[in-house]
Amino acid sequence: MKHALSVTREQDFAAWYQAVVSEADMAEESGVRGCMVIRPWGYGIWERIQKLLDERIKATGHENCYFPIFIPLSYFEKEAEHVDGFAKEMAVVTHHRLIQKDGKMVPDPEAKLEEPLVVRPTSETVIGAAFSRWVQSWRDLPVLINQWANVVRWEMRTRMFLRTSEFLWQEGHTAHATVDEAMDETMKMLEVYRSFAEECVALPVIAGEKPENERFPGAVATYSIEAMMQDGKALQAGTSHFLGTTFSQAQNIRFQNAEGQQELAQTTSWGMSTRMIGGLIMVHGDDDGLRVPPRVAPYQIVVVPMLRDTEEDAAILDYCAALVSELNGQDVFREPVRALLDKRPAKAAAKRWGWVKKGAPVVIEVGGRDVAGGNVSMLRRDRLYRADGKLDSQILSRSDFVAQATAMLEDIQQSMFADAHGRLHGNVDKTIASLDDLKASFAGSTKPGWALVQWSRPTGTELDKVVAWLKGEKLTLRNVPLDAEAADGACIFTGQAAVERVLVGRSY
RNA sequence: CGGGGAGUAGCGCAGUCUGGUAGCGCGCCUGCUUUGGGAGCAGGAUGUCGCAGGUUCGAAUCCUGUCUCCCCGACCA
Repeated sequence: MKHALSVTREQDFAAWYQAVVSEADMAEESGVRGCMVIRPWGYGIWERIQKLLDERIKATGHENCYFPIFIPLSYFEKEAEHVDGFAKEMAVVTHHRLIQKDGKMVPDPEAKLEEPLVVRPTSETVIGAAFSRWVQSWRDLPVLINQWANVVRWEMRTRMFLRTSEFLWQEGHTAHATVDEAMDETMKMLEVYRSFAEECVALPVIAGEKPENERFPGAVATYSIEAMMQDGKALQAGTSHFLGTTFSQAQNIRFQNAEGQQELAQTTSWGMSTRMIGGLIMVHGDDDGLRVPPRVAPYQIVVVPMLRDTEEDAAILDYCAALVSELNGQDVFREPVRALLDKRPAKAAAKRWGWVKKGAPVVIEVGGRDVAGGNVSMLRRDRLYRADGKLDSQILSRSDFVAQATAMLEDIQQSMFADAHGRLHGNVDKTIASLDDLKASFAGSTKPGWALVQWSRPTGTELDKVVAWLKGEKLTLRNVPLDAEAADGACIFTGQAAVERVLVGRSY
């Protein structure tokens, strides 16, 4: 069968991923190490993610704001663990002027900053400083804010969307009077991420607590949602941290409680990034390119007129324009349908394959014959081929299609989730009872999936040993699923009584 | 940041060993033919050979430096 991409997932998953990013016009290199140009189709998906996630963030009582991209170096020095976590990957601004020297522009030694500024890798410190000004009384709590921003982490190895030096995200930051409230917030936002990923991006995930070694620098507890890519690897697609008083201490976020005593606030932070788009690609993409779930597709239905440079063209275009306008007048997922008329002067076949590679959920083609018969020719991106390997292009009457369109989009969303859900839950091995089992489960397999194993939740050096052993097998601890069954056996790592179950897998 | 590979037309590549002034396929433009499934034929345009130095009468080719990308490790959303 001929596919739109020259490399298949089976042949070379990493090369396939890059082919999708470039063939679907999502992003391209920028000339700056690890940074990408996000093109309209990729950015359009991000805008959809922003819109739908932003609604959910606001619906849970948070307000948006914006903090500066530059953070005084001294802010970072206040929290040792945080410094350790980020020091190695920080971009630093040291000058504020260039001068010409030997025909080249160089930083002016006279314009050296008194105190260097770091480009934010995350904003706990600067937001903590603001919180310390905003919070004085228990009546000022909770503070519930979010910002949409870019952040920079000078990564050693980068991959489009999955790990870039600069990336886009939202970071929520909250301060609370009590541990319970802050923990409730942490779990609430984890659930927002879970439901958003599953309902909007059709990305099934497992929500759970990260083991100690995977915690955010400075966090008391870190939670994540983990998604399974088609090669079986795990991708952390969102995180929520309970920070306790780590940043309250460092930034002096204190309030006077009802009894008149000074108390440190309990803070949280949580984020989801453009990495989600990488997850979308690796969960939903196929050998013909991307497949975008309708809720996050910039365009859900693309209408391609088959123009032939004849007088008939005008009638075809009118027919298509009326169709698009009628579709856009309908609602789906409680929003107006997003249909596009692609009237670019390119060949219909080239445009069709372009939209297939971009993953538009439904592509409609309209030629003179359709206009005459009152029909449309329809391709569903989630069911592209018939059993005989030919494109499953279906002729429908225009009115039938219009009547079915929104239900079809819902069905595509649902079936994409169901496919991915089946793949995730069908590939978690729950039968592992020993390290040998674990080894065997991942041996020689290109699509190994994950293992859910019982463990005693070791800490410190005992945990280090476990992590080191896993590393030898190229495995990592993902998270302790919130909804896993209780432990009832021995820890496969320590032999002690298990206290919970932890997910193990290869990861991005 | 270590090991490996690579940067030549929009994309994919050959040419580099053995220095002599730029090539192929696809795409693009024009024309004609074709027209319901990535059309055919003919003609045409596009390159400071990643960048900067050096060697040389002459550099895509040799030397030095540097930037970027990919793969494998170490690090991480």
